[in-house]
Amino acid sequence: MIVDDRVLREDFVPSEVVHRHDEVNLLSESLEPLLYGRRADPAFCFGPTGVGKTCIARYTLAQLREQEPAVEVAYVNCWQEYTRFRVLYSVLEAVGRTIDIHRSTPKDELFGRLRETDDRPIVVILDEVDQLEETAALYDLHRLGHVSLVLIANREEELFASFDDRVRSRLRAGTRVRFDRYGTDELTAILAERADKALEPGCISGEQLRTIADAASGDARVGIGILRSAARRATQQGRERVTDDVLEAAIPDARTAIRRKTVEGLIEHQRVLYDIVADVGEVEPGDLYDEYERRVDDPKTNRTLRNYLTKMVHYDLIEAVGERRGRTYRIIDDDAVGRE
DNA sequence: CTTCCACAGGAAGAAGAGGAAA
DNA sequence: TTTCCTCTTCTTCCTGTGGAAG
Repeated sequence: MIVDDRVLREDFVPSEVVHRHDEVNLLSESLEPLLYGRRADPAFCFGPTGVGKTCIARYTLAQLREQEPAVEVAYVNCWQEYTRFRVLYSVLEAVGRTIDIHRSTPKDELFGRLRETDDRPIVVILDEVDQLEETAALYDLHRLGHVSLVLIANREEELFASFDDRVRSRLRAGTRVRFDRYGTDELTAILAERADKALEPGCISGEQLRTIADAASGDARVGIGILRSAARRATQQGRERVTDDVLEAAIPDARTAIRRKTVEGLIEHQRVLYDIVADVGEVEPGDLYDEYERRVDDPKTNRTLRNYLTKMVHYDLIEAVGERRGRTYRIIDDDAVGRE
């Protein structure tokens, strides 16, 4: 039933975009200087999750490279690469200059190395850039004359609030590309496009695609996840096509699958914390720490737990309600996911 | 109103890891 | 091998805030 599995993966970049032509045009316009051997001003993509920011950025740069193959593109996801070192390293890796660089190479040397690679222009896409903990990396990259930046984040105000003054003033100029949530029709069209490429003809109906689009409430990532999971389930059960009950079962899958993946990425102590919050549902910090110490042999300190918790809040695994005294942590309820 | 308490989160540095150089 | 270097992670210490208790 599944003809081409790659099309349903998260990092798939389609060769045609559906419903985002204005955004593509705006972004490629801002990158135009690169065609004339000049550097482009920083470009920003803002919008909630699952609206195609990453996809459009990659797509636009793929297009650019067709016109100007000398341009190197480095894609860095700041969820994983959140230190100055890791960002610089990822960029070097993307342009193939990481030979003889190891984890204790001084950051300044990484920067120096990057400065030497100015024979070709580099476009650095920093995805989820609001997760970056050391904005010095932005400052570094901006200082390099052959590096153009494409920054992807949820909200402009929050992003700029996290910058220090030096970075903020430098990045104030630049193109903003804003992405709105997909409507059900748009998302249905996107899903139809993917289903067409990924699945055998006729194994999912337009009505079913619409159901998926509806359940995903504007989030293409979730929508595609549901489609993928429905197709897999149907295949496992040896069906010719996606039936309505298979689809029904696949809908909750997609969101929990994303969460499960994140939980698996947690280290042991973080998972204990997560489990406690999951067990209790809602818990006050003091009780949480006590319970944690009860469950673990060799407990980390309080301060470390607080770091873990903020990280987990960032990951959208748990939610912190209230500030300071009287704050509680709780599991995010699925109904609340999807609104911003 | 003042003092106390619970909590968040910044800063600095100690500990540990692992590769390079000697 | 040992020593050195720098990274990351965790801890220690500390400040600020706002509700509760006195």
